[in-house]
Amino acid sequence: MNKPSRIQRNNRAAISDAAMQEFSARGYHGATIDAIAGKAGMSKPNLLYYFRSKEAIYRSVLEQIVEEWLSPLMTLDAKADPIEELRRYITLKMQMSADRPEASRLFASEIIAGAPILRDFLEGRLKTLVDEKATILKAWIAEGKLAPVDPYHLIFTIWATTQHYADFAAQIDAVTGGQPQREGFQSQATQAVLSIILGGVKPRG
Amino acid sequence: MNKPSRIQRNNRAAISDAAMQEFSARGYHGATIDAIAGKAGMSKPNLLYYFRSKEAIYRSVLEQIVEEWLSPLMTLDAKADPIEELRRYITLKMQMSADRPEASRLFASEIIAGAPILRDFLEGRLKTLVDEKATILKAWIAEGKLAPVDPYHLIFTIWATTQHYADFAAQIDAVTGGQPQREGFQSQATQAVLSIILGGVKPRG
DNA sequence: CCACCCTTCGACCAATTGGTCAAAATCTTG
DNA sequence: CAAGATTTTGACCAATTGGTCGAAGGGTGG
Repeated sequence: MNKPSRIQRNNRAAISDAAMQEFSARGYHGATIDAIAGKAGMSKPNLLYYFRSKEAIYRSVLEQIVEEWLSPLMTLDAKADPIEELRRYITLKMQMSADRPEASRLFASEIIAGAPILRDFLEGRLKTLVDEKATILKAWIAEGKLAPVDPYHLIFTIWATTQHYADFAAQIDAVTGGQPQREGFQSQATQAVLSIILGGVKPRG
Repeated sequence: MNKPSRIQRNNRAAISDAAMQEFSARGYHGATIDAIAGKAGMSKPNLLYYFRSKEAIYRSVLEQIVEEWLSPLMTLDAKADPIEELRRYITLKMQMSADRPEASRLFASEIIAGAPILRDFLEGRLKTLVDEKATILKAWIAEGKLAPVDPYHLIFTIWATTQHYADFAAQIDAVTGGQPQREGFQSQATQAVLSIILGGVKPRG
């Protein structure tokens, strides 16, 4: 296996970008190799020269997303201040939803479909990581630094809320009359989410 | 237009049920008329005798969902106790996620895809209703009965969190090692969500 | 029991689409 | 610059699938 040439890296990257958009907007079955190739600026057979099959592209894109997905949670630090750590984590996830909404939506589609490709990842690396961080949360609660809340449900609540701004962007856009386009919406949303969730986990005096 | 016969009602209902499952599990493009017809216990041409096209089935199923979707929010009562009203609303939405997860997932798929069919509904009836309820929330905040939180983001947070348990069931199942199957999971989840969100909106003494 | 209408379906069609192949074009390197 | 390797594509194939059609089956009122 030789190292990939510049042209290989470029083309694979272009295909990945195009595939992310197509899969995210139309779903696995709705996306076509032709459309992805077109968006990536090449012919269909040429795309299939770089990826064995449609499913291979899909797997490849999902793999990238999964890596981005894990990293923010990994940095949750047991030794730091609990509320500040959660604030940082929530802010980071809100940022990711704003910056790469298609990635979030593609991930969501895969899970909604029953995670046929990602099941192993979810039951393996992700579960391990969540178990680990749940232990940290439990310790914080035991020390009285967080209100007593099931740590798994707290994590789910954070995921749900932050990813909602990417996954349901169409709904938010419609209901607010296009607010997300306005300057400042992102930080307002983050403030509101922080206020609700952090308010809900701060220990009551 | 005559009133539908018993056989018409039965078949239409069977088709709707089957379509809900198929569309929810495989997405619009992944579902096939053949599979829906099979699950509904009839042949493809027979199904097309009851619904003009694939899209007609899809629209019909979405319409049903939309009605179920609106009703819980409509009952939010300005005269009742704010915290109790929110508790009731959240509990009801958690119940719906547990009872009809496929409906929630199908709705989510449609929104993720950019709401091509539901855009009018979102910008119309839903926006009107949300605006109305946001006004109630604002009044509660002005009276000091709720912490000062943007009412739209509060509603989004509730939707996000409650629907997450249906939409991301595969992920929750994998990460918790099958907890959702266990007796009591549903009420634990509801308790945790109530505790976080209500804790986050109770005015601080 | 007949005539009519509603229901059901086998056979078929056309369009889409994932994937193959061999040949042409382009690039790299000695 | 020549030779080999890499990249690109037009033409094509087979399977899937949304949808049509005409004929057969079945229930019902007269």
